[in-house]
Amino acid sequence: MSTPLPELTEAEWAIIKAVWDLEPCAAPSVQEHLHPTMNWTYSTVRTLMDRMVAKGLLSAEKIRNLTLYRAAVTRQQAQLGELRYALKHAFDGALKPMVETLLASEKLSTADLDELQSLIDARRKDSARPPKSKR
Amino acid sequence: MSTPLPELTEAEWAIIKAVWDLEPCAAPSVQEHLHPTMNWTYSTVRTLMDRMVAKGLLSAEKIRNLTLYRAAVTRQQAQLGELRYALKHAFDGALKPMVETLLASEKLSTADLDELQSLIDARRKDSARPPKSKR
DNA sequence: GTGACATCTCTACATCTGTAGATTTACAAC
DNA sequence: GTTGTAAATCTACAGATGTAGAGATGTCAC
Repeated sequence: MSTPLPELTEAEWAIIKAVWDLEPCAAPSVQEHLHPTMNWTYSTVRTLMDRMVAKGLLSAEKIRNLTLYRAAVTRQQAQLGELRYALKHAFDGALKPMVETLLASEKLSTADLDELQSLIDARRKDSARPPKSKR
Repeated sequence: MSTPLPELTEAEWAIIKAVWDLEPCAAPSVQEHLHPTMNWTYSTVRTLMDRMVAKGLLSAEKIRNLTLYRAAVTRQQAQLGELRYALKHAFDGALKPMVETLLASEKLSTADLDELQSLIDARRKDSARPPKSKR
């Protein structure tokens, strides 16, 4: 069992996205990268990143006086964590109402619907043929 | 623009679900209702509820020495708030990857897929016929 | 080795969140 | 009116989060 799926705060999302883009990377790069959007000082970014290391969201490797950071969770894991949180709390684990709400609330083009359609079709095929080597 | 969609913490989800079930209701009822699951004392529940009133998640009405609480956001709004948070941060607003991840990660029966299927079909019909009265 | 600059470390502080004890107040029953 | 009980108020505190300044340290260029 993997680490339980993570839940990220808004600030953490901003950081980890930058890290995904830049890794391996040092804190100053991340700060610069985010500066236009977030306007955070180096200290702020650094503090956030170190706390994220403590939480296991990032990993840090010290090279001379440089600290290189990397993401310790994949985008998939982080995304899933967020979805699970919503699914569990807002929808009591029921997937269908969740998708239903999603479909009802978002503006979708016919093309979007087609895409969703094919996702479902693909899924259907998958479960028809029991997966040989998965993961 | 309605109040921006709310984001609830885990504790707040527990409370508001109880309130949706019981409203209008007093804090002690909520405490009892949640006691089996959460094991919170009256003080805890009360503090949470009053903070939620301050945030506009609940409303309170004082009747003699009784405080009656009601939900100030609907289940829909709260659900949507959660979804939007995930959509915005984890998926940068892109719905399709979100649904994709959802479909990929959850165990779905063929029946589930059928239901999703019909949700999409329904949706498709909606957008096929150009809406007369637009909201 | 002296500066200039990059980077890091430490410390701080306000706010929010989870949790709850202690004290007071209101009411109902005798 | 005294007492018991339900409900409320007040206060507190630890940990998480957002935010950042001040000072220390390493490094390269002369």
